[in-house]
Amino acid sequence: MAGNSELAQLALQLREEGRSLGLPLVATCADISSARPTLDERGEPVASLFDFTRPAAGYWKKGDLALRNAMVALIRNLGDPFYYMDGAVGSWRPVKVTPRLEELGRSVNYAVRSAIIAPVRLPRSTLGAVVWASDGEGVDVRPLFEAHALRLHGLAARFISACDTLAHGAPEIDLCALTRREVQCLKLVAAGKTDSEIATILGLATPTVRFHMKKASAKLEENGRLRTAQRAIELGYVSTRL
Amino acid sequence: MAGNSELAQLALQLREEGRSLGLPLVATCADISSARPTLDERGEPVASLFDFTRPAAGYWKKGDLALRNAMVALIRNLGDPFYYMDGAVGSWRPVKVTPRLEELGRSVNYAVRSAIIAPVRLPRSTLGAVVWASDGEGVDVRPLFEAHALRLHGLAARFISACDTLAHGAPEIDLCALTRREVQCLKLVAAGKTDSEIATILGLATPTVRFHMKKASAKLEENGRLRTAQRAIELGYVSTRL
DNA sequence: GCGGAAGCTATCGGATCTGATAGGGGTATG
DNA sequence: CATACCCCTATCAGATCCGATAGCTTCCGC
Repeated sequence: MAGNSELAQLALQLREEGRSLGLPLVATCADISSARPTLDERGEPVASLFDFTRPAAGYWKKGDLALRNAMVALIRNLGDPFYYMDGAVGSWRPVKVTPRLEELGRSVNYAVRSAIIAPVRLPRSTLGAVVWASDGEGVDVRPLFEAHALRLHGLAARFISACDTLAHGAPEIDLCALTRREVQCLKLVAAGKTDSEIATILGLATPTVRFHMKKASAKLEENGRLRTAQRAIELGYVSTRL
Repeated sequence: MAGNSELAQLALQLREEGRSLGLPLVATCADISSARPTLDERGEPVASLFDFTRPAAGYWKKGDLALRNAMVALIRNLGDPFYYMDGAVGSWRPVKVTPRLEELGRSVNYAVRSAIIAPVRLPRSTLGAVVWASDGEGVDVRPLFEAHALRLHGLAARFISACDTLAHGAPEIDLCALTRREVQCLKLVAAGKTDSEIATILGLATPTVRFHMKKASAKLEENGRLRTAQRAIELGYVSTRL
């Protein structure tokens, strides 16, 4: 089952939380962009830390989890934890869903009827999640959500973060002091503007914009405007909204 | 001071947590890429919900918070909450810092001597944070961190998320079913590869790669390869690591 | 005053992306 | 068996980016 490593401890905690809430099926994913399972210290899938022998558990093993799934769409778009109950979705704040997605959520006969899901966003634009699901018949998760979502979210974040550190190691953190102008240019680049457009907006010549971008690329240690903009966004210098 | 809105309630909670831990100065930022202060329902800065009248509090008002700051560099790079104590930094896992940044952290004579900081990552690559700082003399935050970081992190996440929803509204969530090929192309594009490079890697013709990218752009409702790749990364289809 | 950094501008050619347009083959679902 | 969708390929011209290289002013701290 597990040793007594930190990861195993955290996994145990997740499992116990689920059991005590009547949501014994626990599924975790440290990076939904990757098909590879989350691994522990010994290189074994952390899934082995949980109970995946029950009938409904077969659902989680299907690769289909990764695509065309209403739940994953919600994970991709929501920051807060949320619950899922026979097609209905709720969170701390109202969740707006397109009719198409809602239809899909209702129509698909999931083996899982109710669940609490915690999306986890890590540095480097990594997206993970922890799902606590009921086994067989549904459970009214709304009161459970109200009472426990905050703690579950915290536990999920800590667990996924531990998995991530294990997989990728701790990065060396440096201070990259971007200039005001560099940040201005980066924001506009990230907005999809052309160098000449940016020049017009900022009242500069086009070569100047390129100059600033080159400086920014060097400081962020990236090549190409795409990578540079991406890194600036990851680090929070630039927002992608508006 | 505040009404009885949800945001005010959450802010009150943050403040009370800080007080009971001996970290009465609370600073929040819902988006570190923006200079604008976080606003509440009535369009007033949420800072008014906290106590910013103390001497040390002046520090937080300086715009310098946003640039050239060791603490912000940590917020940008860390997913877990962390503590800060006279230049020393710690978290649940070891934090690697370049000598340069460490030097900066020690040398700068912060008015704030000890603090617990919770970075918050939201959808759309938004980065926020909540800081609980001591007032005047330092506090040994290590035991406090061990005991309370998980809860503080959860509270911070919920508060910042509420601010964010308030500022930008709830997005309508849709399912965008990207194809396997489209995702493959997006991953390589996000890695900075050229269309022809991608074609070679995937064993395709260059026009085919462009075809898939165009499809992906349409599905993600973005224009240009930069925006498209960015959106795919945000939604967790693509990871930026390796 | 001098070094250093920010900020600004310019030119060049080659590599690359972009939009518009036009197909054909394969497979699943009704 | 028809429709839809994925997957693949092609061509064209124009817009855009990229690397290398060179020079300018201004402001700051030592």
